[in-house]
Amino acid sequence: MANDYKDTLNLPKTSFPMKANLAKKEVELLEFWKTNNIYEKMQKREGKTPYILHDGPPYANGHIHIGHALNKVLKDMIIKYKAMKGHYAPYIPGWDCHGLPIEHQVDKKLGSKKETTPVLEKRKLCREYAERFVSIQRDEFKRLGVLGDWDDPYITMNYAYEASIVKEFHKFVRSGSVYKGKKPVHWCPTCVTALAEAEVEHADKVSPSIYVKFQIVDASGKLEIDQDGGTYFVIWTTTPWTIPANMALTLHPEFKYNRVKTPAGNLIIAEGLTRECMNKAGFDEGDYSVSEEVWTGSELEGVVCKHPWIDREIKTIIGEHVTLEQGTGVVHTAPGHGEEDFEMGLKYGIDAYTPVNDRGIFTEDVEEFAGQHVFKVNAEINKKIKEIGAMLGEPEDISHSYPHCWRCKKPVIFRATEQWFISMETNDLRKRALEEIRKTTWIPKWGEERIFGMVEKRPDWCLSRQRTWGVPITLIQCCSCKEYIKDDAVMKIVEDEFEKSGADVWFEKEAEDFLPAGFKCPKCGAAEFKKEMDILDVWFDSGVSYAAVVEADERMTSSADLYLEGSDQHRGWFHTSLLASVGTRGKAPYKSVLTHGFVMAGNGIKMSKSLGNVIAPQEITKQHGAEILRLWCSSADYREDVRISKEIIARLVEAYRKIRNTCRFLMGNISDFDINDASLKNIDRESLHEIDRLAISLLQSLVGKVNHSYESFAFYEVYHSIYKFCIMDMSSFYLDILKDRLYTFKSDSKERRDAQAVLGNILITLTKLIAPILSFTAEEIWQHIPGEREESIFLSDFPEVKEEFVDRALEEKWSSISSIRNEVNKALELKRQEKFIGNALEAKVTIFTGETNYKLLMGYDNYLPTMFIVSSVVVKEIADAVGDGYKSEDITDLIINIEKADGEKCQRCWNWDISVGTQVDHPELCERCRIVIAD
RNA sequence: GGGCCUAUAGCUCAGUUGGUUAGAGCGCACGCCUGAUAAGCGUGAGGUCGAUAGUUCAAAUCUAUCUAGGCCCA
Repeated sequence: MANDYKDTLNLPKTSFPMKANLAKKEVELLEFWKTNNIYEKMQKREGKTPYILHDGPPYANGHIHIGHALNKVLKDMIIKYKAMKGHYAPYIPGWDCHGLPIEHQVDKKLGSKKETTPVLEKRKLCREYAERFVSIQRDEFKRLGVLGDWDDPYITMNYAYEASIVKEFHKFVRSGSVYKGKKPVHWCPTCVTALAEAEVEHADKVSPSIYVKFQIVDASGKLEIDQDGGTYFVIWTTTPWTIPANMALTLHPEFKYNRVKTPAGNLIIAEGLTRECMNKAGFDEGDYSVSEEVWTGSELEGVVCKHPWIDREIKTIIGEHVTLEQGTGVVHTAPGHGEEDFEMGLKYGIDAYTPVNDRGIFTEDVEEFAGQHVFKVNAEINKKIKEIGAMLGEPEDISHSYPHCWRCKKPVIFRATEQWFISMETNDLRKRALEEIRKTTWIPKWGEERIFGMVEKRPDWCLSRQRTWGVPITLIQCCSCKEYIKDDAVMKIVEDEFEKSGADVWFEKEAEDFLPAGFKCPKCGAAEFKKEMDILDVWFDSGVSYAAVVEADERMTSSADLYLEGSDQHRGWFHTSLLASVGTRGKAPYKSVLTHGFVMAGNGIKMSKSLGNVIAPQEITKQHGAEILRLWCSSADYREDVRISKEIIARLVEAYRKIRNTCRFLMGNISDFDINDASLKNIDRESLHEIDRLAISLLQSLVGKVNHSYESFAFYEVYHSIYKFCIMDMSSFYLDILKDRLYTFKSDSKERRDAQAVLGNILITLTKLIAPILSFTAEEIWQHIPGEREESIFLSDFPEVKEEFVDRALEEKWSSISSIRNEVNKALELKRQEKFIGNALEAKVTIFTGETNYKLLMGYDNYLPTMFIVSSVVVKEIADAVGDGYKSEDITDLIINIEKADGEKCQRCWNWDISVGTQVDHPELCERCRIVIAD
């Protein structure tokens, strides 16, 4: 008849489901946030301190991947936390829409028509393509529960944004930082176009390998030169056609160089490469001898040689990029045909001489070979070098990796072309940017060194791209004197036109349309002009978002507190935003910069299609819900690379259930309680049972810890603290102990009501603490808690520590009790293994212990059975210990005896008690229960 | 090849200024309960602290080198 009494218990009751069914529930909650304009309501500005997190725009191409999800969820957690803390924290998402990858996708679709498609038509297709992915990604981000102004994001191809780009570019033009210079780029002579790095494929190619002598004409006293046989530096190359463009010889500053006496003269070659070089030259041992003289590269700097056949002075210079892997340790340097060579040229002020036109044909500059294609002229050049005796040995065909055009698959060349740059030195851009880096807070700290090093060493910012899809470099050139117009009135017209009609206007109208009527070149007075047709580097687009969004958008205030992106953006957005802002505003666009690592597969290796270890956010959302993905974002220390795998997800699903069930249990036990009484204002701390005071104190400690962790963006600490609180402080301790009181006491007794007040307070507090992370679940719980309160959890205040409810001494005292409780559990477990008891309530516990613990435990004499969840506890001095009880290993002087509890099992509360059987009319009940049901 | 970074149980994280036998939770194993039940409770087994060398009375912690991995360059 036990079940008769079950109905007299106050068992948990709640409509909050144990099973989350997140995939479905989340969609409903998204709808709730949308229809009730929760995000908008969070953005009330009056009297609030702004907290501006400026969104870095993802590229509008493809679906979102797990890295995007991590980035957006981290931002969302910060926005929600800051808003709940009482800040005005708007979130305006953005997209980066111009640029090569989109243009390529469009080109691919156009196929053979791409050559004949007019520029404006292609730009329209690119715009449509970007629009489509903005829309797709927007839906995918929203699905993650990220709240923001999704209806009005910033989009770099919006007319207003395009106009902002031009305005910021003009600021650089006015300040004199923009100049036209040369830079070697990958160039496809077949397609007659510059290629971006991404358009270059590496494939094997056969090239002639040759060794060439450069005769020293003036050693500048660095070494003695043999007047008869001559003294030469020897270079090695696989691109003989670049020899006409040779401008210098580069030596490594620390390598050692020897003079080798050979039938072909005295040759200067790096130590260690002599034998191979001699071998290739056809000299056997004995044919040559290495002299004892040794110079480092540095010691040979500035030696003057002459070009093998062209009347040109060639000097030796010093570069760290020289290697001993192949060749002679002396590097043929043609600044017009190589990246490193070009940089050496910049350093030494050597011209990037490029006597090759856009079709790969030598210009008139190269007398003997003018009109010939560089790839077909190698043999002739080799013949020439041989004829004049400058070649060592014979040309030898070798196969090596060489860049090819990804469209026509033909080899490409490096060719210096005219490009627009922003100077790092004019107006002290580099110096000021470095100063601003020092003033910014970088989280983690190493980010500062990383970006500092990059800005310190970077070359001038190359702005031009020979492309179609982007914002044009809005400069107009005089056809007659080639001067570029830098007139304020002209810039203003251009800016206005862009504001009105977008960047397309540059391609729709003629140069004259952007000039005031009757405009004449200020320099030469001519009246014919043409437009610059290069477009701007897309990094300039996103780099000026500070001006286009943070400053210009009324939803923002004029400064950003935080930029938050992946660590690759030290080179990308953090970097270009800094240069753009320092160049035009003189200061960094951000106060602090937070970076996260990349998402790796479970074994720490990066995800790739070919390895088949890619985990898509859509997959997780579909299978487990976005909430699990959000929990994952919070659980890992994202300052370094984070991992995701099936196992990690499985662990998080478990953790989620635990947190959810803890909240469900709390909810179930306050179903008959007025939640308003759960406010700390209405709780009389002094009249509470000690364990209830402890629970509130533990909660306050959690609130303190969690606040601190959110402030430092350490979400994994939030996660661990909350999870641990649910498991250790609540589920296995407080809640387990409390069940007896909640279930068996009279429903409206003070003891039970007190417990409910504490549980209610814990529930509301905990729900708020998890809200920035487990947004869906927190809102769902919020809707299930009865009573009047804010419409959405995100409109409620974030919990602050109430110092008067913190009791460290109490926490410490109970920590000791807890250790004794653990020992009791061990003793019980031993008896359970022996099948002596099953449920711990079948046991009577006798504790023999020393003075300190004796006093401690005697203070709780009557409460000990409840605390240990056994039927009775007797505490005695250690000196009185009898029998073969369990002796604690961790606590000195602690012996625990387990016996069968006295009396019988009460059919209502399941405690064993001697009063069972003595109660009139209720022979199966203990006295306590009989009294409860009597009323 | 260069710059920056990471490495503690199967997983996620703690480990203060170097100081007893390196911690927690989850997972796993075993058991209890059946009044949080596709739940709850208990106990237990898991680690050469990436490797090596050094500094020190003492190193997960400091130094160097190496290995593996990541981001950005070349």
